[in-house]
Order: sequence, then structure tokens, then C-alpha cells
Amino acid sequence: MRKKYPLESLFRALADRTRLRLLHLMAEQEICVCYFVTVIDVPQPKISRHLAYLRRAGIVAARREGKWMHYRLAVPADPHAAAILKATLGALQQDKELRNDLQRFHRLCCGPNSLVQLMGAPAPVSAVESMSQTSVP
Amino acid sequence: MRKKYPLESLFRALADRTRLRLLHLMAEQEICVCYFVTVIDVPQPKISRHLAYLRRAGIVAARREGKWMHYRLAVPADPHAAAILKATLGALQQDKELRNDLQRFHRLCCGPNSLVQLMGAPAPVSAVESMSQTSVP
DNA sequence: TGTACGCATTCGCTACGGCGAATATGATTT
DNA sequence: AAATCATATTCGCCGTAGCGAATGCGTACA
Repeated sequence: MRKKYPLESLFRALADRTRLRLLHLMAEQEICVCYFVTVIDVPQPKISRHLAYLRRAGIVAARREGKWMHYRLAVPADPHAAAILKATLGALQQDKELRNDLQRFHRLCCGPNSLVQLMGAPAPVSAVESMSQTSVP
Repeated sequence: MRKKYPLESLFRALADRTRLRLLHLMAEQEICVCYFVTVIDVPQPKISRHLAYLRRAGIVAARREGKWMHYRLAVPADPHAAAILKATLGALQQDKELRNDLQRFHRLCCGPNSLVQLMGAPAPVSAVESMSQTSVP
């Protein structure tokens, strides 16, 4: 990944459907990998690879909790990059498939047969709360 | 180029330094290819290739005037894409090299030894005026 | 009508990114 | 300690995009 021009890296990070789906799910709250895998329904290594890409691009951060990894948005230091990211997240709200993702996530998270019950997965933590946690950038 | 997800194409179009330089130069006014070549100072085919890419992505439009081709920004129909593009152009204003591009352009365009004198190139037309011209999308 | 000019496209070549499959790692449980 | 679970990484393959060099195309002017 070229680092010299941060805007380029940001755009490359945003130029992939799967990564946009991941970002959209993280927009509201910190999320555990197992939710991504179940909601987006693609092989787990693919999810992990894209999360790693986003982390290298500096727009998400990770936190370990036992065997679970939680990911959340990391707002870029550069306010212009942050503005672009925000505008992007706004645009994503219009996308039908992505809204479906959110719906499936909410069922998985809070409804009956949630992942919490099924596999003892940790419940999501809102973005605000997760701010104060230790992180692995 | 994948077309199914327009946002992806937009981000791919923005994920290249040369294309960002081109877009930044077009932000204020319609520009003739010969100016791009002189200002950015890379081989002409490279400029043309990147302009073609931007045109395919739908964020610039072209207009022919004799043997000269003028390019200008084409604001995307989707307001969210437009917002992202606008935020991007804002971010570009912070870039030192890109500000230099603009300076060189203004010298070439309006100062002594301008391209207008040197090769009879057409003077740039402001974005507002160029709106009403016929175009080759 | 040919020639010069501005611009566009094509041709190899190389590099990077996406994918599925397999495997590795690190933490928990037994 | 071994087995198990959640996640990460590696590998080989393929498609796309970037580049310089060369060539093609359309317009204008001699």
C-alpha cells in the first residue's frame, strides 16, 4: 500500500464492496468478527483480510476480548479525510443491501436466537462506550 | 470497470494521484488538455489515459473545440456521490503540490508567455460558462 | 491533398489486489 | 497437555490497472 499520499490509500480502502459493508456495520457500534461473518455471509478469511486492509489504512481499530476481536471505526486525524469518510457513510445509508445487513445484524444481536445465546458471543458495544477501551491500532 | 456499485467506481477513480491532480485543476474552470500536460509535466498519453478513466467514471465531461479538447468536472447525479466529490476537492486544497499545480496553471493561462501566445491554445473557460456548452459525455 | 498538430488508443510488461483453500496463531476449555 | 474455538495469515491463481513506447485518429492549414 502506498503511504505517501494518505488520500489515495483512503480511497483505495473505500473502493471495495465488502469493505463498504463492513464499514457500514461499524458505523453505529463496535462489532465482533463473528457478527460480520454471519451477517455478510462470506468466508471468514475474506472478512479478516478486508478488516486487516481497513486497519492498515487507519480507518478501523481493533480490540481483543478473549478469543473475540472487536472492530470499530477510527476517525482519521486529518479532518478532510474524516469529512470524506463521513460523507461516505452517509451515502451508504441509501444502499438497499447494506440496510439489509443492518437489519440482519440487529436480529442477530438483540433478537431471539442471537449469537449471544447461540455461541456465547459478546454483545456489541456502542461506538461511544468503546472509545475508552484499550485498542490494537 | 465494475458498474454495479457506482460508489466503488467513484472511489477507484479517486484513488490515483495523477487523477486527483487533474480533478483539482478542473475544480475551478474547464481546462484544455495541453494545459494539463504542461502543468503536471508528465507524458501526454498518460494524461489522456487518466482523463479517459475519469470520463468513464462519469465525473468529468469533455468538449471539443477544433483540435483542442476541454475537460471539466461533471457533478454526479447522486447527491451523495456529489457530496463525496465535493469533500474530496476540499481536501485537495490542503495539498502543497496541488496548490503548486494551480499556481503554474495560472501563470500559463494568464501571465506573459502563456500557452495562448505560445501555441495559440484556447484560454480556459470558467466552469459556470462552460455549463451551457455542448459536451461529449 | 498532404502535412502538421493535438489528442487518443494500443501494446507489452509489471505490480497489486481479490479470491478460495489450506494452514497458522492465540486464547479458552477439558 | 490436548482439544477446541475464533480469528489471522499464507499460497497460488487470475483479473485489473499503471506505465513507457509506439502508433492511430481527427482537425486545421498549407
